[in-house]
Amino acid sequence: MRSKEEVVQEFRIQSIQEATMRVIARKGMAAATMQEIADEAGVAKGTIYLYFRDRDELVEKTFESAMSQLHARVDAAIELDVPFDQKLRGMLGAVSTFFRENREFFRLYISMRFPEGNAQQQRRQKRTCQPQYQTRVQRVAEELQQAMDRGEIGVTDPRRLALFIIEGSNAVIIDRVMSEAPSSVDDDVDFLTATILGGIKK
Amino acid sequence: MRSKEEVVQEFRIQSIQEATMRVIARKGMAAATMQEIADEAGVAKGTIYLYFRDRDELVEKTFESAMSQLHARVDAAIELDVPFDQKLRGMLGAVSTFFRENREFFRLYISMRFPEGNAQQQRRQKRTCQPQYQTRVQRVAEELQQAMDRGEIGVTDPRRLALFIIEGSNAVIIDRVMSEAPSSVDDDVDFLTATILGGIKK
DNA sequence: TGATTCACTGACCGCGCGTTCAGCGCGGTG
DNA sequence: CACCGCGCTGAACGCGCGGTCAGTGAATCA
Repeated sequence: MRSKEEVVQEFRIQSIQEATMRVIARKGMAAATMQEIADEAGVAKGTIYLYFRDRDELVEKTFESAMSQLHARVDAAIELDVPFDQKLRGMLGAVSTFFRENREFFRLYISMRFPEGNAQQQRRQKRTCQPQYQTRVQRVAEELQQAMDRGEIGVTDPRRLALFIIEGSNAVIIDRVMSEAPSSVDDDVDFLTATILGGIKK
Repeated sequence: MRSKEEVVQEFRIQSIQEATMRVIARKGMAAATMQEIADEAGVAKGTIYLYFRDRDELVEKTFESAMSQLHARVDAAIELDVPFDQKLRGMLGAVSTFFRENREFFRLYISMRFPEGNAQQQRRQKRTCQPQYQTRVQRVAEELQQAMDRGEIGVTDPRRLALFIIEGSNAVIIDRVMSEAPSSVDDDVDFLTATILGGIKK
């Protein structure tokens, strides 16, 4: 198996995963059927099973490959050696642009937060998907900790603060993405950085 | 139909709804079957259909009755004639205690944010459940607007701010409720009020 | 006490889903 | 040209679900 076959296979996998995201975005996680995903990808239902063991694996892999892109961008923004408020801006900008470019992903993102199904499925999802969130929360929490150590921000529980910032921002960003308003990324980022850093009290 | 029959009926409805919340909390929305809900409630599957037309109505009514309790508490806190920061504290406290007393509800709460299923089901859910969120966001946004008018807080888009506050807080509260940590309500409320009002910058 | 009602039951039905696999056609091979 | 290998197909299968309804028995009535 070299170049050509690999390229074709790569392409198949990618278009099936993209179809998966689109259908989940449209119908929701539970109502997204293999048939509709196959139709959306322009292949037969059986073809999907040549590349993914079962539905669970398809969803899991789809989630992971999109999520690792998000992580890569956020990490790139975080790793720059700049003052904290610029890091925050960078991070929020990365998340915001990512969700704008991958409108179909947010629905899958939300669905994977809490594992569904029988105990076995839940254990599996917990093993594979929860870490993706936990590492994101963890990375942000570490960054906050460092900023606290440097005296750039006040001292509190960094994990709790990370949760608050991530989910608060997500809500604002996703609300934008869901509505058809073609608003700018900068607009949201400005709002969020200002609110997070300075609070709302006059 | 008078007192006794009505009381029994009321009781049935309530225990079926509570069972619904527990099963959804355990298995997730999609994997919660009528059979398991019936078992959990200690009735036969058919009995549920004496009180609810179908699964959709069961879930919808269950959601609505829990949600109206949450609304009532938040409204009570908001309507007091006190300065804004006390209102904020009251609201966050109400949400926090509610989710602590109704641990099983949070999963249903999350599931209903985004409608699933075919176009018709989605339309129905949008009609019945989305307003519940929208009114909550709206109420908070109005309160923020008034605080802005009075000069208690800085001026921004109140709706966006409401979203940020509600979802950020929810994430912190739900994270606590999901873990087994028996932490105090006050702890979270203190953290959230301080962060929202004053921001994190030193 | 026999008749009547009615809330409740759970075996049953049909549907729609995920999953399978025998077969198809096409590009390469001798 | 006949043959083969193989990526792909989609009809078919079985299962598990939501929903049904004939039957049951306890409470009530006459």
